[in-house]
Formats: sequence, C-alpha cells, structure tokens
Amino acid sequence: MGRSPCCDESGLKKGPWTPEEDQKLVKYIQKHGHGSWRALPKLAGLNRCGKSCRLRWTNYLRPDIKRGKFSPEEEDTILNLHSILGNKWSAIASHLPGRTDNEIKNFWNTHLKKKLIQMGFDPMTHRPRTEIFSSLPHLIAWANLKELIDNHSWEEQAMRLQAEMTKLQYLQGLIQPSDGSFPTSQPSGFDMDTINLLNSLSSIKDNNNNSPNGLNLSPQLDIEAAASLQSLNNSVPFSRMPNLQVPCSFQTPLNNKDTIPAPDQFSAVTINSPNSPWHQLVPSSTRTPSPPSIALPPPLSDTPIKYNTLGEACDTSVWPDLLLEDPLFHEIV
DNA sequence: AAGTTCGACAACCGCAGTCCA
DNA sequence: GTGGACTGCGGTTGTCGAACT
Repeated sequence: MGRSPCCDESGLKKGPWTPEEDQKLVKYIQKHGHGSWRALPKLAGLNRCGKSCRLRWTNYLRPDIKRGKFSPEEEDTILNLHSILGNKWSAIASHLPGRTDNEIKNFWNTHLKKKLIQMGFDPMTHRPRTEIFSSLPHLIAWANLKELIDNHSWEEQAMRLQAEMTKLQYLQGLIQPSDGSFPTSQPSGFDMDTINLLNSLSSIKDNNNNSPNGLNLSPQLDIEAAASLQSLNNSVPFSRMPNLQVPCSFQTPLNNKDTIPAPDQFSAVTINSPNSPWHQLVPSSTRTPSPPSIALPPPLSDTPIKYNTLGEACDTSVWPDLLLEDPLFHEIV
C-alpha cells in the first residue's frame, strides 16, 4: 500500500505549465518514453514532481488526445454510461477515444450535471427528482390561491385548479410510469435501470458498428449486447429509449406531418375532446406486433430522431410544452 | 473604465490498489 | 508476509477570461 510521497518538496514548481515546460516534457517522452514518472522530471530537466508531469502528459500533451467540444454522440454516450457506471470517469473515458477522464469529469460537472438538474433529474440516479413533483400540488395550490385572491372568481379558479391537477396527474404518470396510475408504456418489472442498460447497450453496439472511433468492446461482449438487445426487444415496446429518459413532449399534434407513428403496443388517442390537436399514446391490445426489424435501434450517428418513453419522436433538449408553458415550472426549477 | 461575478477547465490533493524487493 | 515505491482514480481547488454591473 503505502502512501505516495508528498510532491510538495520545497522548490518544486506548481500551477500552470509554461510552453517551455511542455516542450521539455514532450521532447523527453518522445525520445525516452516516460519510464518512471518519479525519475522523469530530473532527467527531463523539469522542476516539477513526477505526478504533475504524469498528469500534464495524460491529460493534455498526449498526442492522441482529442480536444474541442464534445459531439452530441459523445454527450449521449457519456450520459448513458454515467447512468450505469456513475462517476467512474476512467471507465467512461475508455469508451471515448481521445477523451481523458479529467475532461469528461469537467464536462459532466460544468454542463451535463447542470442540464440534468435544470430538467428536474437527479444527476446521480438519472431519475426524476420526485420531491419536486410531490411538492407540485402544494405549490400549484398556493399559486392559484394567490391568483384567486388577486383576480378571479371562485368558480373560475375551481376549474383552473381542476385542470392543473389533471395536468399534474398526467405528468406524474408519464414520468413515473411504474406507479401504474396513468398511461404506462412499460411492462411491470421493467424499470429505469433496465432501460438505461438497454439504452447503453444499444448505443455501445451502434458505435461499435458505425464509427471508426467506436467503442472497443470484445467480440464476446458485442455478441452478448446484441443478444441482450434481441431478448429485450421481445419483451419491451422500444429498444431505443431517450436520452436521460427525458419525457420530451407529452403531447404531439395529430395533424403534424412529421409525427412519428406510435410504436408497437400503443395507439394514438385524442384527449379532452375530438377536436383537440393533441393525442397521447396508450397501450393497445389490438394492434398487431411490428416486425423485429422495427424494434432494433437505428444507428446512433444516423438518426436525429430520438424517442421518449412513449416512443414519440422528440428533441431531448426540449422540456414538455406543458411544463415550459407553466410559469410555475420556472419558479420551481 | 473599473470592479465583481461566473463559468470553464487545468491542475492539485490524497486515498487506494498494484508491484516488487 | 511486509512495507515502500509507484500509479490510477475521483474529488476539489485554483486560475483565467468573459460577461455583467
């Protein structure tokens, strides 16, 4: 075991590296390899500790490092892997060629984590932050009461409150489908973890097949992933789940040309009134199953379309219109 | 224009695991 | 088997430039 000797020996430089130091380090490693990091600084003529040299090399100077913005595909992979692996940055980095664990960690902390929180998801569990939704009825009631006192009649407000509660129930049903209260798209026992795993397997497999920089899975794992996908496809409505399980749009216009057909086991039905431009997807016992090929996920890089838990096409960067329209949502989030 | 705040990211710290004498 | 040296890893801090007041 043994604790590593402290790097703080007096005289050793700390802080940002200068171009000259970088050049020395690169030159030395190109010529001799890094060998022992502890011995390297002296040999390379650097007034740094070996640990600092190692970090500088692995996180910044290594020739195979890919710099610049993360692509949407990389972001997708990070999110999926993080939902399974948690903060195992090195493990995640091993699936993203050219990216370092430090870079991914920073990207997560500065971008993705905030994004998830803003969307109301717990960045650690990737599940909806239920405390927000459990407090929603109270907040809505409070807000409505305030508005009621200010502006409207009791009758008018009673109707509004009822509408809000219906909206909320619908929302909860979609986000937490396992409670079985509202339209649910998943068979019992098919939880978020399974979805995450499935999602990741799907993206891993796709990356492996389609990208020269794809993931380096062993053939065996690839076969297992494919087998898992296939078996899950037999029991699961959709094999390609959305990023983060973001509930995307809860309703889509019926007359929209771009509307994606409801996936297998679901029918589009109108809600509220026959003239409503909106529909929701509900389990359907009458539809015939789709061919297996439909259930297989399209290649990640080739498909701009993503699906929410109901299988709707959606833009994962967008929150449900229902929520976004609600000023209360902005107050809470 | 100067001061302050914020965000992004590079770098550091310290624990834990592995290797080897 | 033991303990020191070394490396890997994840969390945290520091720095710097941009945006804001």
